[in-house]
Amino acid sequence: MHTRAAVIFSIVSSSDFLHTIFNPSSPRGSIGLTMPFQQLRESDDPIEAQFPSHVQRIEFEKLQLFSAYDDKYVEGTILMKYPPHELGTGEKAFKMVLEESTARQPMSNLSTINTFVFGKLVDDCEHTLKQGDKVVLSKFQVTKSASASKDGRHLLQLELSEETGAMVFVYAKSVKEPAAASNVGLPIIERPKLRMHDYTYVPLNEIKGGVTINVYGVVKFFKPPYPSKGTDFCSTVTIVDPSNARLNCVLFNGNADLLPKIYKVGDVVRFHRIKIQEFNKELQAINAPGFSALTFDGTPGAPLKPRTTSRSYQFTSTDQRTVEELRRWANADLSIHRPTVKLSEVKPADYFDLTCQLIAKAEVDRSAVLLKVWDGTKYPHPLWQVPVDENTLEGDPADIHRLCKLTVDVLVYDNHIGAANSLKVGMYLTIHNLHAKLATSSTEKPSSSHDAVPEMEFHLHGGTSYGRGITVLPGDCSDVQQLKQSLESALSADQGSLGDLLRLDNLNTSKRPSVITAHQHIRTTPIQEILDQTPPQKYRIRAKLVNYEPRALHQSVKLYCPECRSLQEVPDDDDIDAALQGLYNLGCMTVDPDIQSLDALWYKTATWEAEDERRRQITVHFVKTGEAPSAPEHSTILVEGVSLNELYRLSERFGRVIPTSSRTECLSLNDLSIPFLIEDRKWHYGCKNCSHPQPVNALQPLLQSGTWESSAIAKVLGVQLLNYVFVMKFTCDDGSGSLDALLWNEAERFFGISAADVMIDDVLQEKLTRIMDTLCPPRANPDDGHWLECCVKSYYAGDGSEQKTYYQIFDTVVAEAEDI
DNA sequence: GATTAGGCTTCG
Repeated sequence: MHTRAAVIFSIVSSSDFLHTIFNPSSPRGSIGLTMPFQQLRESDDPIEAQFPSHVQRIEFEKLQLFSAYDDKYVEGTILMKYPPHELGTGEKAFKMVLEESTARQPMSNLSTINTFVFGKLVDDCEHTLKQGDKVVLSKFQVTKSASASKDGRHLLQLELSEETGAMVFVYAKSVKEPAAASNVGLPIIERPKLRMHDYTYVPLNEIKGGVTINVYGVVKFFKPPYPSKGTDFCSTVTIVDPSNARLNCVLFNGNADLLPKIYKVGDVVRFHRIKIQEFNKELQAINAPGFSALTFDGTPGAPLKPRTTSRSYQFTSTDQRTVEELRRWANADLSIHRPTVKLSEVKPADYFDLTCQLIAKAEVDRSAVLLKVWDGTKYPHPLWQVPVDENTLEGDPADIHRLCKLTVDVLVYDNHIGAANSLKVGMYLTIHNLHAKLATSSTEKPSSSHDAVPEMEFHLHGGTSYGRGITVLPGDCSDVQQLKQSLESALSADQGSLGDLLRLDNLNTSKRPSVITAHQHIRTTPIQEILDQTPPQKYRIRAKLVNYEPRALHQSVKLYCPECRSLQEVPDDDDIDAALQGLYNLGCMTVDPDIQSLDALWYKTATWEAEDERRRQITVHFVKTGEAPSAPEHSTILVEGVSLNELYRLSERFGRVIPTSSRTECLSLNDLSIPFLIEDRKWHYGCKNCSHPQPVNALQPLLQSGTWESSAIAKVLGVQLLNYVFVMKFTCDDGSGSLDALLWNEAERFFGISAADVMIDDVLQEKLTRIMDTLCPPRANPDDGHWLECCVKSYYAGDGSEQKTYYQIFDTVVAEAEDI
């Protein structure tokens, strides 16, 4: 195999080298990773050129409710602009109609779209924007148009406020001010100033009907978002505040993500733009256009980090005080607090909220999904086990096995099936209003008919009464932090029995390649959780390898300098050939007879003419070793004037070949673009940055010591050896999420195969390919892949302003497979 | 301009 592919593409500083190899601007850096983020240029370019390249225009007709449009902008001409009006909240809003001049079907209802601008953004652009202006909008929110059936426009509408981080760009050519006239054709950027908008919040006891307002409150009751019978998701939330009033809120959105992210009773919410109306002689709230919600953990003193999908939001010191005050008030009020129930404390006939981790799931039939979950505590009495074919269980069999004593089977019915199906193994959940129920009739189960204690069943019944539903919790929320502690202590408490199981599992799988971490005692972390957290962190993951790059394995071998920590490509044959030819052209291949005689003390020299037309002279200096001449495969030769082919042939016959030249007054090494030593067919390179080549005479002391290892040769010749390393990108997926981790193997070995050996051994290359095919079967369903365990650390890297999160596999021993 | 749901336990 001609693996010596590619020129040196980069020698970079240690902190940046990992980043640089993924930088597509590097000539040879295309390992197939994502483009780095590009900054906005301050230039006279058209608007589209000012966005980072991944920000792209989206046509009106392609807008959808459920998508995030952070990386998209729309472009249109203002067809109509309505005067601004004041909402009950005191903020302004105005409506305009945009027409997409480039629409494919200009007359269709998709070519015009209603657009609403809220809050301080109104003041910023109300006077600048004119009918006929061409505008570009980004960071908008897409909601359903309430008037599409009447006005015949787009079924969706755009909403812009500082809460979406919205930006409005307008082409200046239609701006009439003289100052702007000189900038004809250039875009003026209108974006929200840093000026704060004064929001007012109405105490719940002062709420009146018919107005749109903002409120703060503590969640007294809620239904997590669920699909309504109409077209939207619905969430009902009852909030209370110290005024002792309560407000029922009915919130709809086509995108469940835009509904408040409430995890439990006691959470504090801030709603902007809810409309108060009367229903059943009571006031209720419904979300108004521009609705947005912030949700906070209700624990006093907890971080004031709101849960929201908004990119930006206003949150002042007054807001901070309000949240903290509500937290304190609610915590003193027992009626708001609900006790958390652990599995170990469950009583028959309880309805309770269970915060847990999903271990496995299976579709039982059309009306039920089985979830196997645990919370780290053990239910002390017999548990009902849902009979299910193990093959239909989604989840890691090893985990299912080893945690079987700690997991409970939950059956999820009817309208919750969709939510259950979208769950991924490893996720953290709260199952709201879970029903603990003793087995109905023991007569159906003869085996337990004499058992005094009937089995406990867990059901999430159909419907949404009492807030029944499933909430997925992010890894960083406080309840999950507590849960994780519980899970960890359960694991360590049960280590004896679990350890036995683990060992058994290892025996069963020892015939397959496995990736074993050096940190078996650390629990595994779901990938989604890792993605949610900020680096630097270290984790142990258990995931499937769904892809790796580069696919051509020889491309994964690089040269690494342990001194300056640079990484470079292995020179390919063409490069070496060219470098060798360059040496002849410099005319440095004529052997100086003086040097010959001078150095002849420690080597014998032979010269002959090559059979090419240039009558090139080839010189070989045979290094003398002791009295008896050693066999060629154990001897060292210094060669001059050789071609690449001759270098190959000589290196196959002689143990050590050192290419040299005598262009200077003493025999010396060549440029480090070619190997300085070929030892047992392994081509050794030196670092151009860190080497200080010495005359070849420096080898003489080795004659006495008799140590001819590559490291010793490198040392006396002043060469900093480059190590062969594997650099690969592993895409790991554990069901909860997927991450790209860099496998960078400083120890040079990977599945017991050294990177240096793989360069010269076809059998090893095939072996490695087979291993990778087993770990990540080509053309197979990703689910067929192999579970791996590895340690991953996250870190920030990047150039200057653009820092990105990267992941690297570390401390992971990649064990040799027995039968591969 | 306003459908969904408008808290209030399944029945497996």
